[in-house]
Amino acid sequence: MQKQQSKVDNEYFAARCRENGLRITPQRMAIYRMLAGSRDHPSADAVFRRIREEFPSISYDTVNRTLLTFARIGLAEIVDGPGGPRRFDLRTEDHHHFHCRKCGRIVDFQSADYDRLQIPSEIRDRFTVLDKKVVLSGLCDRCIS
Amino acid sequence: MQKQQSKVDNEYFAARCRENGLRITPQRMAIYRMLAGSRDHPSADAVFRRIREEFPSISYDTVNRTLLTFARIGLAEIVDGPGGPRRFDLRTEDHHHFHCRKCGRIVDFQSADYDRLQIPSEIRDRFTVLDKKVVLSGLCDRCIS
DNA sequence: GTGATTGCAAACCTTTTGCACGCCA
DNA sequence: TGGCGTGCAAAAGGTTTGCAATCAC
Repeated sequence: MQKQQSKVDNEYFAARCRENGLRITPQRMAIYRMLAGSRDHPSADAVFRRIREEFPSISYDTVNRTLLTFARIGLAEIVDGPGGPRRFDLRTEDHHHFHCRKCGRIVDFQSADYDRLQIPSEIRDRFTVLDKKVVLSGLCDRCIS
Repeated sequence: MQKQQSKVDNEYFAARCRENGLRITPQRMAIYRMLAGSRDHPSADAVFRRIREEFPSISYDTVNRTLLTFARIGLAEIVDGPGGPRRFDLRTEDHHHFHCRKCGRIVDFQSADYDRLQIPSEIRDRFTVLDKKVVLSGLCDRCIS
């Protein structure tokens, strides 16, 4: 019984695959649905272990390679974190992160103020900026001892 | 010939060690100085390779463990990035990051506007926020093809 | 002196690669 | 049918751990 979020959008998924010349396979669909139903920025391994319950023949590789492919075509994003395993998220509307230094949990939040931030011209003139995110870090409620 | 930044501050280093019950060893001093002289958020391996030129007997472990120790006592910080090797930086005044998605380069910049950002109450009430950073990502000048 | 720190080596975990088979378009 | 995608297995890369010897205090 998967907790599904309303984010799942098979049309959108299929369109993105087609426009990038990617075939629509059962593995890719399962991985997309699993990501859409996860709120916790899972690693490739976490996605693999969850998917295997409903798709036992899938391999870790396929999961990992598919997640990288999704990131490459902009369907998913690689979440910034303090090293360690790469973690993934579905690319969605603007959101920001709070990151717990102790347990590694990442919590999303929205902020209209943060969304309105301008890019400094020093950066805008030199680089192509594709994303803007505020990252707060500290200790989460579970970790304050 | 090391390019040293003015950040090196042996007094500060020694004080931080002492107040945390850490001994001041030649290895730790060399690692601190190397970090202070690096502008590029090096990984443990990068610090190790650079230090070995002037301190050939040092081991990778010592470098890695020392960097983690520095991060724990707040002398250095672990830089957020898209997975892969952990990267370190000296903890300094407020600064923000631009991160190149292609080559992984991380460029620091300052912004008074960004420094003035408030923490949303939704987060401030639940968590202990220790740091706040704006992370821009995209393509750097060298990678725009 | 003595307990923290180091260096070494092995273990561990995650990611990447090469290849043959199978399946989607 | 053709070629992309998958699964498997091995390699590579980075981090962590246990332990004996060493060094800072």
